[in-house]
Amino acid sequence: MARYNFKTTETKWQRFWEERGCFAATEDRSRPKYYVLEMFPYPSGRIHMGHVRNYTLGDVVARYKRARGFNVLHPMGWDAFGLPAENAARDSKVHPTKWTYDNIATMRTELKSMGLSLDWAREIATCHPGYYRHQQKLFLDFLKAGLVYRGEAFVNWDPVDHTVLANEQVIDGRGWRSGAVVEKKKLSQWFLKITDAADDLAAALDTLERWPEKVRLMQENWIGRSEGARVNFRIQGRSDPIEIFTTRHDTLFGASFLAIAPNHPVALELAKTDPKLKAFAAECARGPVGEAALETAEKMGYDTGLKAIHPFVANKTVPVYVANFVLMEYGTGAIFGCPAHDQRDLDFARKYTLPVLPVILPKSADPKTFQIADEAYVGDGVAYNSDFLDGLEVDAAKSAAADRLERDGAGTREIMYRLRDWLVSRQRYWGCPIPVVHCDVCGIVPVPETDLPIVLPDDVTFDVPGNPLDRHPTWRHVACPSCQKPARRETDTFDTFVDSSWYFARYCSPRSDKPVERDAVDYWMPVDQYIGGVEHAILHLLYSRFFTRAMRHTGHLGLDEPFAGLFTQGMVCHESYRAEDGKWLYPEEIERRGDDVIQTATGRPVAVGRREVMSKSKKNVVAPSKIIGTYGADTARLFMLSDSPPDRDLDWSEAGIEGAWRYVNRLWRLIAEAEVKGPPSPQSRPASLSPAADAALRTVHKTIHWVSWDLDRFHFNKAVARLRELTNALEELKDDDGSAWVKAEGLARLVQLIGPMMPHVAEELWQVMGNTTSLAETPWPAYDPALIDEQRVTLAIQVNGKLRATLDMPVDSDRESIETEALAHPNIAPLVGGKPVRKIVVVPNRVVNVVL
RNA sequence: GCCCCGGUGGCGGAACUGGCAGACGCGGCAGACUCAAAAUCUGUUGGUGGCAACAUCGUGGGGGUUCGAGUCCCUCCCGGGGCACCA
Repeated sequence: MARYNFKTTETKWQRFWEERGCFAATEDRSRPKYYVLEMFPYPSGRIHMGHVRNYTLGDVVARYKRARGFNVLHPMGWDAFGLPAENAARDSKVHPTKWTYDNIATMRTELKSMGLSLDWAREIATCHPGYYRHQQKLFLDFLKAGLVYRGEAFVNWDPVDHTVLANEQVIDGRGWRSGAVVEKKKLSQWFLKITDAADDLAAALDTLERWPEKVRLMQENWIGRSEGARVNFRIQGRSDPIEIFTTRHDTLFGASFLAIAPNHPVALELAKTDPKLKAFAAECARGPVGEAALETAEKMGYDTGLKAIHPFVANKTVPVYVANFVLMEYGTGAIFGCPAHDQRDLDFARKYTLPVLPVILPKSADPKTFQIADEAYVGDGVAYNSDFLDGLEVDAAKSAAADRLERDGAGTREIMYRLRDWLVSRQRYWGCPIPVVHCDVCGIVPVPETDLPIVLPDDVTFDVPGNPLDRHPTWRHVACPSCQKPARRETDTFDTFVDSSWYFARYCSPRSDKPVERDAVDYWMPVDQYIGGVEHAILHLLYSRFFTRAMRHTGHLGLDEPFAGLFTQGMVCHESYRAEDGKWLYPEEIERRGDDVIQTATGRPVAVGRREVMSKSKKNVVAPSKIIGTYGADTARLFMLSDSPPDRDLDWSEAGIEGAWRYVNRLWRLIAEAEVKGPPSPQSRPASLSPAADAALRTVHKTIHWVSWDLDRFHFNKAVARLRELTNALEELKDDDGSAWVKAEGLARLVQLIGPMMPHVAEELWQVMGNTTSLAETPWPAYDPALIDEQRVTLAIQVNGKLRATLDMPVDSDRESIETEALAHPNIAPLVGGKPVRKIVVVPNRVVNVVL
């Protein structure tokens, strides 16, 4: 038997699986279904190690569940719209369509070389009209259902990418892709009403039991639900009140000012006749941009001269300021300031010498002496200085204050969200066209469904910035569907996050002439296990949860939550290297000489940076195609699963991949070169087994049990460790009673258990062992519960809590014999001597502690 | 500043509900095979002391609960992530 040839073997089985259609999924109501999905890739050109990790994890789950009898759906596709295609078109004169489909072709080949158990017949690409026409249909349905609106608002404008961005796509005041400082522009844009679902999106997080706590928390923070009250402050000399939002209506008696946003309607009105205010507002608008500036930005205010009348105290008034720290976008754009119990208000009050009246008394404080110095008191306590609220705890005081406001018609209870509506229009070419027409007579007219899809024109150029659709000579000119007069097509396209908000549903019936077939989605959805990076914790996952609700609302789906289980994998890291001139070097450009690291080309020393996420800019990347070409897919997959728990970052190392490679070959030698056949028939099992063979057989069954346990819990690194232990145990078996039978049995089970991780070599070994069915179609092995239970255990014997000896005893030995044996142990007896034993703690099958 | 999650040998990491810390792998050391190397195999590998059996220290620091703490409680330090004029 020759050495293992991964190249021919991997190709052989990939072809076998494909020709047999092993992974083609069909609805089969006689079996439980299991939908495994990994986040689909953006076709950037080549797959990277992050993809290899992501898809390996998903494939292990898919193959394991399939072996366990589930009807598995495991599809793949392409998140194919997006700006990089346009940048490539501009820079290299390749059309986005060609660029994208070429990349898809390359990446599909690379993915196929990994041996993933995918149903490729369901492949979709979001840039294909066969996909996006249905997205246009969904949009029209949403429009009809009132889930979409066109609104004018201050939006985030990215001056580099020449498009607007959603709030979620602005990080620290910069565009998430371009890194450019975003500008606030007032534009007319398309929005999806995600805020209508805010309450439900927040509340339903509790039902997502198989989601990481961290992700649920991030979403909760992002939605930012806060319970409070709207309060109207009447203004002396004006008919209209100023409405504020607060969560601390219990501290209303401590109010010492009102503050409104510089672009609050009242501020804008006053600014018309007050040049100083106008100048102040202009300064605020320019304001500090960027993270650091915001942090230290001083609280600034401008006294409007208006006096607001306290809602509870008719003869009390407070000044109204315009303040730079009040945001028009949140709440009502106006607040009341209670300096004693809010740090920001306190800073402001100190600056403008406004009164600071404490109205909440900490539990142990004395009302006569309690004072506010430099720090506001934001904790719990009891209301005082507060008339009818006096003596009430914070929560009770809030409730009482809200009751009074509602009774007096001065305010209402209100729940506010940080979440804003989802801005979905983008001024870009390479996206799904928004199917509406602008008519001077009829206004905004939806495109009739019979006209779908609205297809992107091919003849576009990218030599000037901006949206090519806007300057296309003919595409945008169209007759109004309603009045037939000349009108203009919408030239904005959808945010690509719209594309990825329903692809998981499309996979259920990928070629349907409707967006989804109810039969198919009702069978397959929800996704049982979704796997991807944490970086999508908010954007993609929140949008998808909303979209699913919207699709239910419009009758396309019958459920609210698309992903029943979510797993977020860690990233793949590597050291980075820098030459003396500061330029980054690829790992293959360096070599190690003893403890030194040098640049191969120059022989000069290299600065080794810390391990961080692989990125092209730092060149600390390893190409999957190279690794698969050198070691094969199984080795790459095994390495991805070994050592690091999948939710943590993984350090890529040459030594690690070598270790995985050695294991593949070791398995091969152990089975193929030794010509072991198996599994042997149960009838051929020898009547007597040597103690070693018996122990090994027990290890086999325990391993089946624990590997299954680990795979169910995503503990892949532990499963690998257990399989290596089994390998060691079987390898050590000598030629005594029954060991040949146990070895054949054990190795066959080992091959089955490792199948989901290293499917090619496992299939090959399974065949070499004489099996005629493929492993992909073989059920998961079962263990014999009788062989799982230990018969003897090693007890730890402690004296005063310190380990002094161990004791081998039958399982469930009685307390008395354990105590007797322990005290008689040669290591223990001298330590106890004649001293009186205070007590003996016996934990069954674990430990004996002799306390002196 | 607030909210999460981490901190265990030279390294990645094990340790189910408090019960033999360091499974498994990487790396190291010694040896076998070899003209030699690679590959492979065998042994060994937390620190300190000892020829040894063994002793002793040891899970970021300090304190506590317990017969017994990597695990529970308090407190501090360090690393990573999220949020941040959100009223």
